Amino acid sequence: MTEPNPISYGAHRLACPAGTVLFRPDDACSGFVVLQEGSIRVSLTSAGGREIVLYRVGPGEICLQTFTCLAEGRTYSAEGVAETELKGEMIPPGEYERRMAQEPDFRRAVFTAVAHRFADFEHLVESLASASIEARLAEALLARADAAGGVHLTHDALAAEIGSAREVVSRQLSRFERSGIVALARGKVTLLSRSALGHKAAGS
Amino acid sequence: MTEPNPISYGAHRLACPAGTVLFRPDDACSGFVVLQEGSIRVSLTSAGGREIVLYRVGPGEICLQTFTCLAEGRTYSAEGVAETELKGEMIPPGEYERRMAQEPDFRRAVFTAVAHRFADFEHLVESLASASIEARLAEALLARADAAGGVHLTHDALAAEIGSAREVVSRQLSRFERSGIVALARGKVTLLSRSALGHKAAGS
DNA sequence: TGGGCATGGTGACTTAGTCACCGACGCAGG
DNA sequence: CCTGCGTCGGTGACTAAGTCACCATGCCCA
Repeated sequence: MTEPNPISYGAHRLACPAGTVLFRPDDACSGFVVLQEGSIRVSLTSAGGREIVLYRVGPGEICLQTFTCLAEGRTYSAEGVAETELKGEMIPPGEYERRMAQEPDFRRAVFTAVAHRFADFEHLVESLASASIEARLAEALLARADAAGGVHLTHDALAAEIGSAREVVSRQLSRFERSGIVALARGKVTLLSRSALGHKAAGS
Repeated sequence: MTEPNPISYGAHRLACPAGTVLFRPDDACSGFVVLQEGSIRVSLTSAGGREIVLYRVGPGEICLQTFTCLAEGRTYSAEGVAETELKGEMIPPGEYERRMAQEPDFRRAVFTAVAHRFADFEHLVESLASASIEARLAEALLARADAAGGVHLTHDALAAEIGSAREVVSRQLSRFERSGIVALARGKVTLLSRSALGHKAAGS
């Protein structure tokens, strides 16, 4: 199940290509990651096969899963995948403990990051509990569009972003397309009106 | 909007009756609470009026909201209500900072609690994203039943526990009643078969 | 060039959420 | 004791979302 991890260590350096699975549910935590470049997608897959993206880790952010595992000495409960090539540092558990104890700046940075993450989680819970699919999808499209308005994700991937099903996303995208808000192509959505999507995301 | 807070301080002592609103969205955080006795219910209410209970704080646990506010110097985004009479300590922000810096045991306790809280959150997200109402309600009933199998909550309150609507809860409870799993009375549900509910909660 | 996989479109159905409304209970104030 | 009002719960009718089954198309590459 768990093939050798292609992460390379060079005196705590971490570098790995896009697509690398950094951790899976039940893996033990091998250290605290400090990203300098790249993005990690952390997602949860339920028994029924429904996947939902919890958050992404970028430079200057922390992986909450990792924090949790280190603090409680437990295994991971979610999956972490490198979305792009990664560069950063891997701080082994012992070293992490030491720095938390001795470096107020490091500690403060971790706290702030944890607090920030928590705010994201709250937003996710609120969305799941009460926002319409239309609003959640509009928000996800805006969040993941590049400068030119291109969103390079399959309907399946978009469904995971909002914790819904592929068919539901397909149908909603069709409605957006019929309204002239987006253009659809295989593996790609192009935003034609960010303002209209913003409106939908806010729930109107 | 915000009447004077009936929490009484006596050299950092905290004591207040059941029903006290400890904080609301946009309140500033006045300190870190360490509970000795009682339970605080923390919930979010979305724009549409849908309420969802995020978690409860009991003795030995921490309020993640409070941690977040202190770490980032922000205001609360959720509401906290005393479910029972509360007894504990209120640690002012400055003192909290000092103890985090100087007392490894205190720091470790806070970390562990934060980590624990996050695990709860993950479970909540997973439930919202993929569990059926039947399963979520069964789980909530089991979690909130007293030793005799009594759950003293209105259908409205149960709906908030699982982030759904009152009518949906009413109908599901009727189905449970018709199956002989629970008995219904005004403001109360009595569990007749915990094992059947456990089965439903696990999704079968 | 022709499988085979990934992607996505669609109909038919089930489950969940919403809206509107009503009735039943329970507790004051007369 | 009755009355009135607020809370609580039940229900029909509808909309939104999720599921299941299946098929069509594009695309990669053997």
